Amino acid sequence: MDGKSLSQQELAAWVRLATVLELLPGVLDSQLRSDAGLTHFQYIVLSTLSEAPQHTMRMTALAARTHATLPRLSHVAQRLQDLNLVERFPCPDDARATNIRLTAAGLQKVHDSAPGHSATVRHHVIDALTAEQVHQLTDIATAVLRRLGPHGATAASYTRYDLPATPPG
Amino acid sequence: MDGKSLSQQELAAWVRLATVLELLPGVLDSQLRSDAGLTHFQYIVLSTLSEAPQHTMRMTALAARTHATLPRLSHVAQRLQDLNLVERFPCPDDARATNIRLTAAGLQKVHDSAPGHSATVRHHVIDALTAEQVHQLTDIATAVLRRLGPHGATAASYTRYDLPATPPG
DNA sequence: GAAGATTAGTTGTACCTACAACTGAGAACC
DNA sequence: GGTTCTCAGTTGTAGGTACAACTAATCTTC
Repeated sequence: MDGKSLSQQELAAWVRLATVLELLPGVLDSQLRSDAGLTHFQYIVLSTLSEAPQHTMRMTALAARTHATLPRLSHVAQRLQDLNLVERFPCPDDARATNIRLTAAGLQKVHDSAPGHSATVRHHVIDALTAEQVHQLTDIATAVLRRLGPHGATAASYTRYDLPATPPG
Repeated sequence: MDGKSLSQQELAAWVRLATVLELLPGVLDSQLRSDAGLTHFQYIVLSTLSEAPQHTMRMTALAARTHATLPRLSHVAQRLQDLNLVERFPCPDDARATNIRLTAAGLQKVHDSAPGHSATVRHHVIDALTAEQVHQLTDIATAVLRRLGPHGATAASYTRYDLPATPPG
């Protein structure tokens, strides 16, 4: 690593990004909690399942898709199961594996809460930016994700919204 | 709010930003935890105090500066006090208020852990970007912060790194 | 085909955070 | 000058997350 400390411009960018990191998750959580009784991460889990065939995925695949560790997902799945939003059952192909599936109530919950969540994202992020900035943000976040180790790079790479291949050179 | 859902480009930007939100805090926390035994937020608290006159601030002022709620800061201060990194004492000017001050050990801890933290920020964020992108990121984060309610706008506005005034119109 | 290594997932524990309830000190108002 | 309101901070509790330890099934290798 190069020990050089951050310049004025770099520090300004970092301080603002760190502030966004501190505040934005709270805004998302609190909108979803008050409107739907879900955390943002729980919403992501349900929403990801809702896009899967049969509304069913293997725990490991879901963990990778949502960038969660398996223990974390396991705890969250337990909680969502207690709320009757998902159910788990052994995978017929591999006795080690567990499948997790959205219940009817879970699917309904996604449909009910999606518009409010979208509106929050739009209001706090997208509508704050110009179209050009939206494009710049995509590139910037993509560049950062490439540095965030296997989870950021590889996990993001097999998401529906693929990162473009690393340019040669 | 306008109910329009997100376009392809908007969704791409949001998915990537959400992924950064999910992964970056973990990277910061885990570097600081393994190298210094601190969470990122604890580091911010110590670091903010280290820049204050007498290494002392009122709890409320520190909470605003670090974008934390008072209960959150109070718990964290308790923990840092148990670790002998800070101390608290009643404010002489206002018997309701509490001052929090960095101990010698706390100051040492900031000095010891700052370079590693800086290097992590540089490696995962700054060095991933071009100089122009650093500038774009500053503008983008500033724009988002303006939408993040009183905490984002006002709290950020009396930070050392002020947001530029909202342009007229 | 048995021993060891790897993979999938759960569970336990400790810590962190949000939210609500609470204490106690100033301010405002009359 | 006492009642009420607001402000500063702490505490209790419930839920979320990380990390490590664990169980059980599959793969590997000979």
